[in-house]
Amino acid sequence: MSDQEDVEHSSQLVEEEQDFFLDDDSGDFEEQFELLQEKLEAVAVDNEASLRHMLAGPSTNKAGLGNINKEQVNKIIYEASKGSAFFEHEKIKDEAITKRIDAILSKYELIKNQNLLFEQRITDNMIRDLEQTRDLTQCICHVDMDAFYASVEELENPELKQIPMAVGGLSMLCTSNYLARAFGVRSAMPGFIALKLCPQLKLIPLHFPKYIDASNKVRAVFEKYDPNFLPMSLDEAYLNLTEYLATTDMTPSQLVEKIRTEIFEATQLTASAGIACNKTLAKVCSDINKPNGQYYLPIDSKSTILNFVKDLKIRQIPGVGRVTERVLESLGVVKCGDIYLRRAVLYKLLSPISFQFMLRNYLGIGSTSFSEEVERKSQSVERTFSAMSNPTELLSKLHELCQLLEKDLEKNNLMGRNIAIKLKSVTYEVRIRSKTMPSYIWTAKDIERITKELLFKELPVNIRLMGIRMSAMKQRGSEDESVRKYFTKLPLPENSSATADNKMSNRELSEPNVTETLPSLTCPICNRQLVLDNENFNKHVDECLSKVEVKAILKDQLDRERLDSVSSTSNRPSAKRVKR
DNA sequence: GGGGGAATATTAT
DNA sequence: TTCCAATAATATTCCCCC
Repeated sequence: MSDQEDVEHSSQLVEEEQDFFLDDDSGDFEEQFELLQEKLEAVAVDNEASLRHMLAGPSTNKAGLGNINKEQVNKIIYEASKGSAFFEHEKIKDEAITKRIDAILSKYELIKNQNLLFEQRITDNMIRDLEQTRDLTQCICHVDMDAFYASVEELENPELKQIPMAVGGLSMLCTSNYLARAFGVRSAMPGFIALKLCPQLKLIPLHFPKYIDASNKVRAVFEKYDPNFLPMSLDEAYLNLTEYLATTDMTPSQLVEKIRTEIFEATQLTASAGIACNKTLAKVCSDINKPNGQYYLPIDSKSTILNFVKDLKIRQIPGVGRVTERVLESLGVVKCGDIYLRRAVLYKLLSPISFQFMLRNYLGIGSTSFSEEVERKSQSVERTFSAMSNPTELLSKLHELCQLLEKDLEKNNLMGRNIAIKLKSVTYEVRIRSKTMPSYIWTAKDIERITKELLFKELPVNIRLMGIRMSAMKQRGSEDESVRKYFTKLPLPENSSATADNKMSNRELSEPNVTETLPSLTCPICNRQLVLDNENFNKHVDECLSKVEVKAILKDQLDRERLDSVSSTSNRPSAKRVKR
């Protein structure tokens, strides 16, 4: 297509677009307002319902898989969960969200009768600017394998096709076959709940090597049509078909049919796909005709796109989850078209980033970029286990995790300056404590030293999960640089005459945990004030910790001898209370 | 007040 | 009878310090 044509084409589109806006905006203000009020009232809250909705799990609405007894299913889930620690925590979270919404609504009360023409003008300008970024030249396809892990299992074991089956364990399912879905059994559902919904459900453990094999075959097909395809997980990828389409007579739909056929021939597995002008819309489209189907949203017609998006439920949009759905619903926004009607209010009540995001969704504008090779920003390990509060056990769990993380970092040749520990209490409250160091670390020993410190500050705890995470990372190789940095910034212990210059540069660098003169530090374990350089301070803490460990072991033995009394570390003043 | 780091929340697979 | 994951990214909120 020539540039000339391009220009004409787009100016035509601008007109179309304005018509669309006018059309939508033509009703008089009062009338619109009435309508919205009604909508808001219709949305009036039912706390039970929202909680049940939460419990039903994230995938309830996303993939509308027939409406088997949704009520019945939700009720069974509710009954199975009632009274558990998990349930109680869900209630607390749900209340927190309700509070957050109430806060937004009371802000809304203050502005709802105001004349918002000014903010309307601002938002209209934003819309105009966003329009400039609309790209209708790309043909993006999102391919999603149907019930991937389950289907791979069925290949090896065809009897599984005849019975409801799910892949995963008692604690969590990864996916289920379509027979199981008819019972309401879905991914991200704990297995024991699934068994309540479908007692004859067959549970299959995960076999990653098989899924990776299958995934590689699928990817080999993708490669033929877009060598830069963007894999999102084993069973999902984006392809930019623009270039390939330019070499053939095929329509986008025909090409994608062909791709799905080739996937089937290569793996005996079915896939669903969506084709649109950007990644967001392509993903939305791939949900429309699954399983084993595809949907094409014409990529070069702005008005078709605007019409498509207008009636799309906001929840269908990737990035809008259960919480955002509730927040927006309380403001009368259910479909993407509502975003435009409520734009002035949303502008006042949402953060700039969320507001911008919602405008893009209303316009059907999304990213088409396939920039791979974004370097990893963090790496973590975490494990769930049965309730644990004994410091000795906690330390051995921590040790284990540090070993694992060290291995993973090694694999990726990474080191980092920020380390965090995550604790999930038996009541499901999550605490994360982190520390940034002046130098990069990577060995299990160093990681353990820091995380021990962080852990001890939190004692006593009674937890069901522990995790550690490294961030502020960098490729190893560049060690020399970090080491030099470390030494130039750390004042030499014996050298009390740090020059004025040094002080200046230290301040300019303003690195955390580096001070100009020897600092007076408080040992997190014994609470004593110490005047030591970093290295000696760390040494002290290490020793102090091992003393605490010994104490803990002794105390533990004592406790055991006495009776099974539970918490063993209540005499230490708990360092910091966490505010919620 | 505002910059910046730490803690927390949300989302996705 | 019990029983709700692991990993990563990003946004938002909280809080401390100049």
